Amino acid sequence: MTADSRPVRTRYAPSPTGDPHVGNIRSALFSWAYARANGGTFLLRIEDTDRNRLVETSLEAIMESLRWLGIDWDEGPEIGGPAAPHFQSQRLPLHQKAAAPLIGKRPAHPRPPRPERLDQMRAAQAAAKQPPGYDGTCRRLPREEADARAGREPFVVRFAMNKEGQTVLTDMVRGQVVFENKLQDDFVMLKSDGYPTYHLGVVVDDTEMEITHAIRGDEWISSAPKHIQLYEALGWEPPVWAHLPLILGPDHKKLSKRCGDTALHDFRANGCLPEAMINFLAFLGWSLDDHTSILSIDELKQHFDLARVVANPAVFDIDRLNFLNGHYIREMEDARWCQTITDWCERDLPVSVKRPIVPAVVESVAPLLKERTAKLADIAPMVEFLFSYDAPEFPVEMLVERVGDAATAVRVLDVALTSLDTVAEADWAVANIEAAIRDMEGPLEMKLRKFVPVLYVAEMGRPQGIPLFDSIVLLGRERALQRIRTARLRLG
RNA sequence: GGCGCAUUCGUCUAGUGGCCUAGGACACCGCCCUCUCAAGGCGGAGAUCAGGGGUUCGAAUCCCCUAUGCGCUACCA
Repeated sequence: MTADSRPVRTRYAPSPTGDPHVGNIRSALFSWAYARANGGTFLLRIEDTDRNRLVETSLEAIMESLRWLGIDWDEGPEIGGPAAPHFQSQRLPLHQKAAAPLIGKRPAHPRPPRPERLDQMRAAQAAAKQPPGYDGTCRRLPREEADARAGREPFVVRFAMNKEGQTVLTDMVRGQVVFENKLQDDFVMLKSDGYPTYHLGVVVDDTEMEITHAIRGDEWISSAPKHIQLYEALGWEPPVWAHLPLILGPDHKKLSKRCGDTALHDFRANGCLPEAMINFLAFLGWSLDDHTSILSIDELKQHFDLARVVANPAVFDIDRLNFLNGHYIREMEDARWCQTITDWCERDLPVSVKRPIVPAVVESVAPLLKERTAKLADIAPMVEFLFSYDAPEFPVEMLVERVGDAATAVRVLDVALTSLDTVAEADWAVANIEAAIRDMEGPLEMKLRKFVPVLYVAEMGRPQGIPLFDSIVLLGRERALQRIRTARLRLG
């Protein structure tokens, strides 16, 4: 039974060496979505065989990122499953057992050529403009001598690649890719510490876990011949391959830890919504049709198809992410939006602001905030002025900037004070405030739009934000008037 | 250096030989709306389909060459 006729099983197999970035997670998303779209199973496997690069917090970061996005795994850490364990480091017997028969008919290389020797060899190859690769010295060693040396020295086990002919990869994204076997390298499959390298690890574990579709980043395509030949040597059925296009940073280079803050948790910390991230990632290398650009996670689960994955790398476009985030904020239902505002206020507002955040205030700003928020981290600065008696601090020049000179600003504040003072406490509502402020046009001989920035600054400490009339109502008569007096005082 | 992959508006993409004088979205610009900022509505600009050769009545779509970009080239994944 070939891989494409069995029930679909896909996996995401990160190595726990740091926080996952959007590139890794996009691979997870596509694997997951493909399984979901085909009624298959999605598993999470942790490839922790590089004991030197392990990062303690990484496993939790990976799982937390997936959970946040709603990418649920059917088998894996914390869930278990028939193919457990899901940590590669706990599967060593499986890897060694698989490698054993290979050592019989294909020579083990008993001693690691000393690192210096390998370095020299590579330097010489580069200088001679020859293809790089292990020179196979130990491959020619007689079996007895190899075994003897293995008994007393540390050693690695390399896989003896077939050097004749070609290895052909059939890939769902790229079609057929042909590799010349004579250029292939005898790669290490078991390291001297007994752990498998990635190459042995994936092949053994994907097989054991009955993975039908190996979906991974394009950086792996050069290694595909190694894996294909391993499957052949082991007599195992390979999965269907799909190499996803890389995601490039703004510098058009492959995303990495050092290239921008593309760690998923940074986006979350800045107030990105999971549905925006999913929607964004889904269209990096894939499309539904010729016109859809907004897609829910449920629609993705239903319609995702590897056949529509494109082959060319995609540049990460932060503008689009922000747009999508704003879109999903505007679509959010009110209760959740209020809760979101509360959460982010609790998190971001100065410690001087009393907790818990007053629900009534949140409810009244919520609609005003909705269409003005692109990232959730924008929320607190916009509403901070509502939570203190005095306006947040601001430079005095800000009062003057939009009207030209201090004298004009003073006049605006004076007239505002008089005008607003005529509105009684009981009448303190948007319509009356608006009327009072519009009435200022006469005495000031200025258009509303011209003088209004002064009042924004006086009330909110910033020249723009949620609407003025509403803000003044929310502040209440006393605070609103007091802030105008304070601003007036600051202008001398 | 070797090998591999890729190349359609600034960006993500639609496109699988005639529906393409190339469609959508973000970004950009303008107008409308408007108490600021947004959001929203309407409109605009933006791609000789990397370049050059073929094949064909006809090519963004098929073939070849070139260029450029990226990836890999570890006892890392």
